[in-house]
Amino acid sequence: MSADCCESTGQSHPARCKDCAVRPFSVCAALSDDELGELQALSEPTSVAPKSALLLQDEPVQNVFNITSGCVRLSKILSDGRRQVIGFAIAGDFLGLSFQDRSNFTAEAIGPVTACRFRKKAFLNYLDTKPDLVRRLLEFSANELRLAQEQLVLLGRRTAEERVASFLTMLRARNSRFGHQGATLQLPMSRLDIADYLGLTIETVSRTFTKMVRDKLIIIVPDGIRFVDLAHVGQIAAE
Amino acid sequence: MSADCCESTGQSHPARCKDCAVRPFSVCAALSDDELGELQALSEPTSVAPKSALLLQDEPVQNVFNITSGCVRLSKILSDGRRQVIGFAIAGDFLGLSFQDRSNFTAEAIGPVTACRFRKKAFLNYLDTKPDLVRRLLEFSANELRLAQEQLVLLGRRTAEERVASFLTMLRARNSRFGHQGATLQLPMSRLDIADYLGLTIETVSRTFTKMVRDKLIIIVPDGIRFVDLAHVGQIAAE
DNA sequence: CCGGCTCATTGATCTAGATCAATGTTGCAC
DNA sequence: GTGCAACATTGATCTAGATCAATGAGCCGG
Repeated sequence: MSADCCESTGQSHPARCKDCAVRPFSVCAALSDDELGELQALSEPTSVAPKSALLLQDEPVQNVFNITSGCVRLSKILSDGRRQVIGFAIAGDFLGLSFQDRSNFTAEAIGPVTACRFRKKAFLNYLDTKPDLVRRLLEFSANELRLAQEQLVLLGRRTAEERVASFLTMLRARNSRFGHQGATLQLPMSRLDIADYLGLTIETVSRTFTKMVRDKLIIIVPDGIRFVDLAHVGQIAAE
Repeated sequence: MSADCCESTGQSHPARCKDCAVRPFSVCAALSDDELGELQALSEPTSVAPKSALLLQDEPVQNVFNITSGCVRLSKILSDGRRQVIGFAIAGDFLGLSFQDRSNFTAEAIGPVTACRFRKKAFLNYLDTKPDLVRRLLEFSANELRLAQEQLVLLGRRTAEERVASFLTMLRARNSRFGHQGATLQLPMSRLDIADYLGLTIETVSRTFTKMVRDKLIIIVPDGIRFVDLAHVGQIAAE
């Protein structure tokens, strides 16, 4: 299986949470087998079609999600249309727990996505009875905060080439939890998504990829890239 | 009392947590009076001198802090010296709970700062016995994440003038919890701090302030600014 | 196999903000 | 009061990346 941010796990909707391939990486790992049964009763396995939304910016949050496969784009839009992609959620990530009535961002499936869906209210009620789950969510939230803070440095202080190199390195690192460690990196998102994530334009992203190819750092393959000089890419990303 | 991000509350080190002016805005609000006594036993009231550090990037985290007065600058530095300020912590904010051994950023007092200090280990142990406190920390973390995500949009997609206007508006909004709602806004941080927070240079920040003065949006006063056309500043900040 | 999508690349030019360089301003040590 | 150190402003110039404008390259649907 190729290294991919967002491909199907092939086990998206197991009969029971107990058998879920994503469990060890997700918030569910905080629960015992018995508790998992309780959670399962609240969960609704869901398939999300490409381009459809799980959450809409400024709209009430009805559901929260545990992503089990695929890649979800999180973005914020200004009223004049400028867009900032604030992240990509993949299998194991948890979506929607902001303690605000309305969502601060839009979450859209890039390709096919599967997720465990919970009614927000029911999930919050269950949360009140499970301190370990709250603790696990706190760790997830702190980790997301750490990633966002790294992204602040990237957007505030890094060059276009550093941004692209960081992006590729970061995606590869996130895939490693699924054992995808090859030199090939699938990029399920478009150049526009990458540009809006990195605070650049689509042209600058394209030119930067081209330059990295010219410099023999990567080669471009259908729907992704292949690392040629991973160490050097990592070095550009580190600074 | 003037509107200030970071002035002393005048009640920085009350004899007991029960009497702490900051309590309703801090994580401590999750605890009953009795529990507050337990927490107090773990806490060490601390004065931090201007320019000294509470946390150091990449260094082990020994303590966590509940800020009671003053303004703390949170920043990340790249190995070639480029700096990004990722936030300012003020009274009521909680610092250091990242669940990582080493700090992801440096936290330094800008002016005099007071804080309740806890040994990280002791605090984590106490946390395990107090689900309500974990829940409160989760809400704090989710809120910080929301702020960081707003900052991603600012750094990725906004113009210099929009960044400065947002900054002023945001500072004013944060002060509101302390009842500081006047037209005057104290700016305890330097132009360099502001520039590094907004992903700009010191010159661009200075020029943008000057332009806003010329446009009769603000006037510059010692250690701060005064809003002349608050509505218009807010409008620039909103877009 | 063609026509018309959408997405990506490449080139020419422009510009917001960076950089380089003085010049002001403030405050404090003596 | 004077001198100097830190911070802030202002001006001149430069440049990384944006914008404007074609041109490719896949990819269905018929």
